[in-house]
Amino acid sequence: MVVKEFGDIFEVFLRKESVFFDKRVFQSNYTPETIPHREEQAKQIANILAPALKGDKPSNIFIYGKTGTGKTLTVKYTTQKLMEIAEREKIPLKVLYVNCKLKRSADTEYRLIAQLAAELGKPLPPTGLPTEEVYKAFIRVLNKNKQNHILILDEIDQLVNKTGDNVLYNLTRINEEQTESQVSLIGISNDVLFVDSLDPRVRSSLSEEETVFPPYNALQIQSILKQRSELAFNKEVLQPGVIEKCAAYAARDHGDARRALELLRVAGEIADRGNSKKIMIEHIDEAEEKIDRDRVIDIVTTQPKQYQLVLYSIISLQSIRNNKIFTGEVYEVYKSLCNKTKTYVLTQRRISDIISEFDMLGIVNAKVISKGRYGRTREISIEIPQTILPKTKKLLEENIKA
DNA sequence: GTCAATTCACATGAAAGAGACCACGGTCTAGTG
DNA sequence: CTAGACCGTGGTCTCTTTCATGTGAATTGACGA
Repeated sequence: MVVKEFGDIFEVFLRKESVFFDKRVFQSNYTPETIPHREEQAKQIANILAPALKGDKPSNIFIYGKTGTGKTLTVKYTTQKLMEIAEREKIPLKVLYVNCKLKRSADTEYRLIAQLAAELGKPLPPTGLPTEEVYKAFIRVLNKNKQNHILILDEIDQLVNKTGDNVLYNLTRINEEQTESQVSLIGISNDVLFVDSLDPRVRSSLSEEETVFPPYNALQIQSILKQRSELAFNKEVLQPGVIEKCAAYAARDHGDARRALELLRVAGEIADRGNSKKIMIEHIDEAEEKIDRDRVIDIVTTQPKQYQLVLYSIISLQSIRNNKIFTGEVYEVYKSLCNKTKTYVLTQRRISDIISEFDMLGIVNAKVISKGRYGRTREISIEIPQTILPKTKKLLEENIKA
């Protein structure tokens, strides 16, 4: 019985018409043939990197711009083109790309260097060695290769925030210590103010060249969406106005093209599931809500237990009080909750940090205010949309009990 | 009424500890010739 | 004699605690008009 049903599901799925022609176009690692509205930046980067083809060391580049402005894509694209030529001409050159934000991969000094060494063909244990050893190993492979290296450090601000800037200092200094191979750095950051927080020595050597990626405006996002959707969807699938609406959503918060593409993709999936042959404007609204919902639920359920307890405290406080909540109150509720569930109680100091982490995640809004004589605290309110709140609360309840 | 001092309730920082990982080198053990 | 099991040491990483210091405006209280 069950098997038969399953068979049906697959059968139906196979026969079903989809609005998608090639879904891969929407994957985040997809590199299109051309990158609209970024010709300027691509050219600039190419010019800076070009000396590498003659065996010289290109200047270090620092790139910044908000999320979803095509930084990573453009850099990957240009370096890819560069490599094609280098390979054809047999020029020794190597491009290494590392995303510093990926947990457990490159978000500490040790792991970053280990990751780089691994990319060069020298895998290192994930922990256990002195950091100095890792540097030595890295430099050894570097020297063995005897070629120019271009090092792309994506989301570099995350790394520096966590571990300080002496990683970058060490990396920029590698060239001085050895002459067999040269290393150029490309730093990519979402945070525009990031450079200012760096040590002046690091700053001057890291940003020998700078490139800014401005946000896309609504029209540019539209043309990006059009370009992709022609490849991704079957013909005549898009109802007029859909792209415009998508673009408008994305342009509303700082021109994030990635968000716009995701919105369009999810809208397509919803249309598919509803057996609609076209993507309607309503699907966009639905998609936006689904993305919100998935994000919240994902964050909430993957959080450690202590975090869930804190969040639950905040939510239940808000449902009684309906507005401003303060750290102290959250802590009180949290403590009694811990007693009830027989959980180890953390200090208020830690809870304070946890709350501000939720703030960073966009789950709550926590603003530091001063109540004058009555002290200084965070004013907390929940940012979870009303429609999802009950479900979130229930999920938390289940998780806490377990 | 005005103004500076006080005071509250935390925020924010720094340092350090606990416990989970892990690599490495040395020692012990058992199996092999 | 040698491979593998089994320590102890020393390292990283994450999550916390402890201790210390900072802070913005309502309140207080002294002062002068």
